[in-house]
Amino acid sequence: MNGAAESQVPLPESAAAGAGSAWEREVVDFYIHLAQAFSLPKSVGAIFGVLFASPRPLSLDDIVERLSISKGSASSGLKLLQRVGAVQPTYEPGDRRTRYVPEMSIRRLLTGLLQETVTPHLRRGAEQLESLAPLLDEYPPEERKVLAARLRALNTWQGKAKRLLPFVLGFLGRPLRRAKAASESGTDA
Amino acid sequence: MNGAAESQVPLPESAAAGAGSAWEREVVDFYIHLAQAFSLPKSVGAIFGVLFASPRPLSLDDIVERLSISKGSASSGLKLLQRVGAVQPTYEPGDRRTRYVPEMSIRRLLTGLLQETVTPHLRRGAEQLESLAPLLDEYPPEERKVLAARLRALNTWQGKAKRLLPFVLGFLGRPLRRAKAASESGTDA
DNA sequence: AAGAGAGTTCAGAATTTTCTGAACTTTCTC
DNA sequence: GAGAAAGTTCAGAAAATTCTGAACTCTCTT
Repeated sequence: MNGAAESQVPLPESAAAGAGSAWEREVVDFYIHLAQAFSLPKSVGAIFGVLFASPRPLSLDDIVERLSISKGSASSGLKLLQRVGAVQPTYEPGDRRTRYVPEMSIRRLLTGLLQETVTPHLRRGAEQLESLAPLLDEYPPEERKVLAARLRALNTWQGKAKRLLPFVLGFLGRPLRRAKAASESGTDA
Repeated sequence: MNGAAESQVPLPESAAAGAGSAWEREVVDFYIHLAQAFSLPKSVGAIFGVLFASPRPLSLDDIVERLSISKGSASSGLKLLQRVGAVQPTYEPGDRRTRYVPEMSIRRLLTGLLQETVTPHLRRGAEQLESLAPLLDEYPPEERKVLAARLRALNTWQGKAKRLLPFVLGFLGRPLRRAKAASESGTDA
């Protein structure tokens, strides 16, 4: 695949714990499943996982190597993750390659994800609802009554959906009550 | 069967407003898009839409006819919708075919949907997390510190996710404050 | 008990999504 | 400026998902 290892250095990190470690495999596996719960491509979950599993930022080539995926996949996966704010690029002076760190705040993670996937669809729907009421005029009164109630329900849903996101984000922003102190240190916004 | 059905009645509803009406098309279109926001098959959205658009319960064959999809699609789509509680079968005495009505409570809709899609994945994740901590022993202290913090964050997320669903459902259960009275009538649980 | 109606199942077709690999752009180094 | 390193893009391949249609089961009717 890639023109690997010019020198004979076997592995870039401590052999037991670096790339390909059990820890890395498990974490990657975990995020692959999580990604599928959100119907995102497996590769996207894997990329986030490998970043999450690494104590140091990784470059695109690191990711390609560790996951054995193509540069194309890695590039577009990273682009998606950046767009939803799930990873951030870091630029170290004197290094040409961009390295990436995973976002650790669940609040920001969810915000970006929902913003990307659900919100645009909801927006579209809101406009459409306006134009629906007049179409009921064709129906006989009895049926129109039933359908008008449904249309009202639809508007109610729309209203609730709009208020739901801020509500959820508020919830995620608060610290867990009754959690052991250790669980909180600097891991969330 | 009831003797009325076999006669030569051209359409089961008033021609202008029944199957194929503008109202039906718009509603179906709306739910097709909504389905895609949840990454469900378009046909599933269309089936829910056609039920939502109809003032009376529809049978599998009604759906097949109005959406021009195969019986197989309709059958499995209905099955999925029933499983998540988005439609309910109705059995009228003296009629052999099952007819379906859409669920109108957004609370129940979302409960079922999340139960079906997200919850099993979260469950799976919880077990896996337990076994992760020991794998960090291989890492040098400096790196282990970073990764241990991430593992704690992961546990925090898990905890929040667990509490989030009931919280959301609570929100959806309450009536909208400051909404005009008309928006509320009997449309939600 | 034969036949019709209602609905399910599932193998393969059609469609959509995801991934690869090679060509390309841009930026840095010598 | 030539060459190399880093990263993007995109056409086509591969994989996954969804849909169809025909065969099948079950139940009710006569």
